[in-house]
Amino acid sequence: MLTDIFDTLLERETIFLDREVLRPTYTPEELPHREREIETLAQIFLPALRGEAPSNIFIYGKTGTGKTAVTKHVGKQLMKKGEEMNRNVNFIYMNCEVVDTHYRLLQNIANHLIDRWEERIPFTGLPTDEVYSRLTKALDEKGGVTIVVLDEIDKLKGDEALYTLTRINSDLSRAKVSLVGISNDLKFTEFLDPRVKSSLGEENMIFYPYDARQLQDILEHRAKKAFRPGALSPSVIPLCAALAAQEHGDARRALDLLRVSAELAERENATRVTERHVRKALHKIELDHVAEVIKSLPLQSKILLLAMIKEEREKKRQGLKPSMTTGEVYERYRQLSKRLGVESLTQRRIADLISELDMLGIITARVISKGRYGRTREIEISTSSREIIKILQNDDAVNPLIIYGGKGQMRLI
DNA sequence: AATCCACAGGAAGATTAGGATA
DNA sequence: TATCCTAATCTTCCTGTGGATT
Repeated sequence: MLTDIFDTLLERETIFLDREVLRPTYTPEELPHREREIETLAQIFLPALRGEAPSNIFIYGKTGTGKTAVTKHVGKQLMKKGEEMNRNVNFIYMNCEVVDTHYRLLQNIANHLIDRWEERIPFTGLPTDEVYSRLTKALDEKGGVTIVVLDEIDKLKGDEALYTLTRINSDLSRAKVSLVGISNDLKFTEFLDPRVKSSLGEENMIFYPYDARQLQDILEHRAKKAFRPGALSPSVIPLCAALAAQEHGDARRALDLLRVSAELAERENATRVTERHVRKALHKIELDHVAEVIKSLPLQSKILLLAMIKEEREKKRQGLKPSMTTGEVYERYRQLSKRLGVESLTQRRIADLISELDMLGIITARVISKGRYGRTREIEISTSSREIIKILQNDDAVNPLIIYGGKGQMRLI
């Protein structure tokens, strides 16, 4: 019986209670160690409850410092209070990575305010200033105070969208708009239109990274909801917190690490998550990350990477050090690209691509001098070449260069 | 001390791709 | 739809250089 299958599977569910709690999309009820930020933001929003427009705010902070969570949290509370007090307060959240053009921004804000389906603004077809006048009309009909949050504001293309929004209040008679800009790029405002800059930056907030101790609290907090009691061995949370704090104090990273650790444990049918799972998870996350990077590399860099692997293997076969020079790699690269029927780039360009791969951390390349025998870079592959090949095997543009050598071995050419 | 290898890496111009604009 | 603009790529040409060898 089908139900029996699921019963036994559910029976085996010994680790998670609710894994959603650990996902990045989850907005928690409480935000430990952000009490001060919450209060400051609430102070700034407060005038909205008296029907006045709050100052525009600009919020900075690295990823995973709670900017979005705090803003959404305070916004939610504000809406709640507004309802209680019978005040007309709107709170609109928008992620500029998704909504990244002038038109789409205005359109989306307007559609948040328009209830009737037939009046909604289509995502194409209207001139931008028509969308703007419909937006002002919608705002005025709604009245009251509207707070618009622009998350990842640095992803917005062009700054006329911001310019329009910062001066929208002068075209409104009954309503008021306040803006909240969120960015993880501190330099973002530097090359912004000065008028926008001063108007948006009426208030500034900075979110500092969490330290290990704080991350630990956050993890414990979430773990209570996410896991069955006793599913974690005691050292797991401190370890996750310490590892994430070493990076950038990124809470998202810490939560990811915890979730992946638990998923690995679950997959092994283990009854509890141990330190070993965390180490494994760290490795897996790292690997997934480089896999993403390698997949998104331009074709020429992929060929170059395979050329390096081939050269490295050749070196090893001859019992030499697995490091190579620019010239050697370039020769291999010429061979491989010819075999693929792809135009080869010049050595100058390849030298730059080598630097890029170095910066991405896939290889290490440092300049050395071999005296009489010239100056070059010493290149070493710092990611498992077996993993790289595994990834590129699924890439139709370069996998003609990879052949199966039996026993799970992959050979090149 | 002088030489010279095998490139590094800067400058400038050409080519290309994507996006905005008329 | 044509064309114009811009940013990213890529080439060509170049000067510079650490240190083993002579």
